[in-house]
Amino acid sequence: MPERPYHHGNLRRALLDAAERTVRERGVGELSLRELARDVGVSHGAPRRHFPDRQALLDALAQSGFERLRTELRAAVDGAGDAFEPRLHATAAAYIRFATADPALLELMFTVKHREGAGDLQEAADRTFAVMMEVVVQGQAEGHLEPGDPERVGLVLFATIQGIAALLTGGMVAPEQLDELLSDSIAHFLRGSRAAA
Amino acid sequence: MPERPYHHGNLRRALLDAAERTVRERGVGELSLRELARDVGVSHGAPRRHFPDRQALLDALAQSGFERLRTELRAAVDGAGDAFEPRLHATAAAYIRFATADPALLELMFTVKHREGAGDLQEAADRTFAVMMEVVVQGQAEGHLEPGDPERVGLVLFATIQGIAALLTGGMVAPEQLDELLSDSIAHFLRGSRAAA
DNA sequence: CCACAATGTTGTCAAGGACAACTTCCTGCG
DNA sequence: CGCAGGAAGTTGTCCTTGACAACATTGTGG
Repeated sequence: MPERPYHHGNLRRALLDAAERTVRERGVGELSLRELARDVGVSHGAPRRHFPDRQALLDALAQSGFERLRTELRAAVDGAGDAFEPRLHATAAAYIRFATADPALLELMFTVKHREGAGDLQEAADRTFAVMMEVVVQGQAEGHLEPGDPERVGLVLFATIQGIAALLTGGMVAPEQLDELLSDSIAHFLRGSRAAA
Repeated sequence: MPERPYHHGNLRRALLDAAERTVRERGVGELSLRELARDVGVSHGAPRRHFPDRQALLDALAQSGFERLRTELRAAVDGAGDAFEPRLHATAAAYIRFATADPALLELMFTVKHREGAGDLQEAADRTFAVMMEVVVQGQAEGHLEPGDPERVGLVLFATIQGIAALLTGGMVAPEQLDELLSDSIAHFLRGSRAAA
């Protein structure tokens, strides 16, 4: 039962977890590799084996963020029955839940995604948004949404959802108002879609 | 004609301008007080007279960002004639123009706004959004938007606009697609509103 | 069982933020 | 005037951090 084995076992994961926590609580700007190393009980040079530099850590953080978001969206879709509207609502709510629980992480995910050489990240992001697109396609198939390129319809929807999240994390809307705003927005969106369909 | 007068004249403004430039080109994370001082031709201790610490500089940047955004929105509204729809379109476009020309600044503005002790910032933000609310109120008065609390209607609208901006700066939408997406979204929004009005 | 790769550690450098002591300039007031 | 006091800048220092290199430890496949 070594008090501190030379090899940590899974330092990479431990660093990412600690980093995610710091980002959530104090923002990306406060993230320090050395402090992370201290938190995890390892020397200041150790993280370098897993993340060549700070940016690499941030990239990995974004990557794991997309993966987590994807599984949460997946769970929301799958847990909301087969009907379109409940699914749409559940998916939007799940996205917003993630966005408000971890605003700095989401921001990081977007910031980092469209840097060049972020192929892996782009893929992870695509896989994530594919979950939302499924719902859009279903909506079109069932005639709740206007037909045509799902991308185009999806963007309008996604803009709305992302915007709601931004209002929340920007403090322009109190969490208590969320349900109302989300329902308003979805109803609004569907009215706009049906009129065109 | 002093080559370098001891007193700069308007160091505060100069620092803010240089900072805004750096933020635009390299992001908030890259902003260094010392580098700023060098850029402006002043010693590393000088900025402290105007900004006690880095955060104070960021706060001031956000503040001046809100002021600039407000004048741009104002100009858009005033320059778009009296009819509601063109006004709405012009306002949204102006917001999005700002958001995409200076994504990091906008992000900073929102991040910093809902920190405690940001009363001044909150006010500046309110003044900015008041411009958009004017347009909403007009839309309601003329029957283009559903009646009721303008805040509530405005939020749905603003969420959409902010969301479009997020999609652009997140690289999910190419600038060429902007016009189409914006028109789609506004049309969509108005259809949803009229159906309820 | 041992060479080699993977993982950690220690030491160092340069850069930046915060702070204090000191200097230069300007302004108002006698 | 002229000079006291404050505003604006400068210099020097401390501490933290990111990046890097040289070295130490461990675990593993031949």
